[in-house]
Amino acid sequence: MEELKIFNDIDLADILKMIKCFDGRRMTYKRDRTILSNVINSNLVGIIISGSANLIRYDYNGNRSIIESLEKDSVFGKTFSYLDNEVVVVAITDCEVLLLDYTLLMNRCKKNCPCHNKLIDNVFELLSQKIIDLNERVEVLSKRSIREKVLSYLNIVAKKKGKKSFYLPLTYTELADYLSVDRSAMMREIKNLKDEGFIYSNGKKLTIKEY
Amino acid sequence: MEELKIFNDIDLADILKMIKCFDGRRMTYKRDRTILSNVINSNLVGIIISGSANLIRYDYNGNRSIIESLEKDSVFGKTFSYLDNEVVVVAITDCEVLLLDYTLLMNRCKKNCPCHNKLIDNVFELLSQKIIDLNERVEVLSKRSIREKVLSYLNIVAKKKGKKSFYLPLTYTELADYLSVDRSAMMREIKNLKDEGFIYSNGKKLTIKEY
DNA sequence: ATTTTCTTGTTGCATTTGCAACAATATTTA
DNA sequence: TAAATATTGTTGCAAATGCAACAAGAAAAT
Repeated sequence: MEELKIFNDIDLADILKMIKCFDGRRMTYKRDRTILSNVINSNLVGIIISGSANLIRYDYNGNRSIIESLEKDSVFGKTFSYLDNEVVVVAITDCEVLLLDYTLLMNRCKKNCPCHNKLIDNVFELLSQKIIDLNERVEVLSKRSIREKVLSYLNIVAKKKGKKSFYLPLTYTELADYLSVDRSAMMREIKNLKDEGFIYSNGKKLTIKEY
Repeated sequence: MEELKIFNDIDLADILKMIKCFDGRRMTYKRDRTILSNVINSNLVGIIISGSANLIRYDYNGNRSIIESLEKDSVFGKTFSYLDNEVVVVAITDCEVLLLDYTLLMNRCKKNCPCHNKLIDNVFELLSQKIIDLNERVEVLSKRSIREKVLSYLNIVAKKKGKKSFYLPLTYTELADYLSVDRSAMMREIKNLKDEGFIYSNGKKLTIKEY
């Protein structure tokens, strides 16, 4: 628990105290289980402890779009979501989640504990990170061709992993969803990129040659 | 100044005190002027007081993408930006901006003034709103055709304005940039939507018939 | 261990989109 | 007010993309 970013620089005693204070519950969910439905109307803040989940929206004609990929340290909930209907958080691997009460978390009591202030600062950091991630997604999506979307995405992954060679953190099917393009068209374009020598790939292992 | 969301529920005396405390400067910029270049390496937080600006990125082959449209109350700066190079904030109308020192703003001093806590809460609210806006943009961009992108965007605007009839808040050229599609292709699709009776439009005045 | 389900890899074809180019309006600047 | 600049509205055409469909391989479930 103490290795979660939200509890960065806070000692265990304070962490436990605050979890109690904010009505915290540590929950476990199996793969494909719904962690939180009706995200907008809940009064919860969730933090992923382990595993991964997706924030998913189903639009009027049943298409799913992955709004966000949530992993360890990701924060989700009420304020952090969405104007529209049908937003659901679904576990994509078995995962553990800490659920806190939003109101209790945000309103500092008269005691004004330093650890609470620190906690808020940490949440702030996490939100900033989320904004960066969303901007990243916007950058990728705003590329005008599949080729550019793929390259843009791969370069972001490479930058994060710190090397030009890595394993895709998503299945190709999920990647197509993330890029919001047709999967077969994406596969075709990845093949072109291979044939033209821009990337090397073997299954999910990828190497970027140049950009 | 006191009507800015960041100063919500804080009295003027405290506002002025804090602005001094955080090394605040109220700046004015003419249309098309650069408000902040090299956003990532600055240590500033900016709040738009009036007018509007764009957070713009120029990619390697010179295409501009509008990362964010900033209006009154929008927060921008360091943490709220971007991993990549060449991010610039540009005034799109004459505008006023409050610049604050990021470090001073975020680190509460020993005095632990209530107004400072409140200010942080307000920034938090604004960041949450920004996340919502970004998710909105992602929703629009993740639509697979120009038609759906346009409809999705128009419906969001209609929802915000609370009516099916409204004036486009962007030029068509800017809208094409926002949707990340070719302008002429977008115009053609808007014409199709008109011909098929989904929307009515006369210049920048638009009415959504159905969805 | 075997069936079932999901993912990957491919292709032909119809449709959509981007590009280039230009005229007609608006809007801004001098 | 005239000239300069930017936006809107259009089109033909080439290129990119989505769709449908299917086979092969991998992973999960029984």
